[in-house]
Amino acid sequence: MTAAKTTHERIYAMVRKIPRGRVTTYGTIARLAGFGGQARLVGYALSALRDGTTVPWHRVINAQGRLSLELAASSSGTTQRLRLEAEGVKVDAGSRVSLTRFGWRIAEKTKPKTKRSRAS
DNA sequence: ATCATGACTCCGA
DNA sequence: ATCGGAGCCATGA
Repeated sequence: MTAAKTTHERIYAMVRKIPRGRVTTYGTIARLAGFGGQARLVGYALSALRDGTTVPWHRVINAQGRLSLELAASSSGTTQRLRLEAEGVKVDAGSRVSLTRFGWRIAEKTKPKTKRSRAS
């Protein structure tokens, strides 16, 4: 709450556009929303969601094709896996999903418009 | 107002 | 494939 509604709305709108039976990554959502790769905002916005939300947050996974929520050992993680399977998305035993098959609008590779400084 | 953490991601070793 | 470090913004104390 008291959050930048525009930011959350942008993310929610993008997540709602994900077709049923398809998944996408946080980075992709952020990129399509115009955040340029700020995946953390997407995850944070989804975490702010409450029960009864109409946003298909379960269709959003990390770039590794894994359910971050499940990895986080969250009770909701199981819900996400069940929801995905219910839509036809096959989830691996290691909480892994084939982005190549179920990925929606997934960016294949980095598209840096600006070089990001890196350590080492 | 500041500090620390987080449903993330990328690159180098 | 695995580990670690740096960057972004929002939330909570």
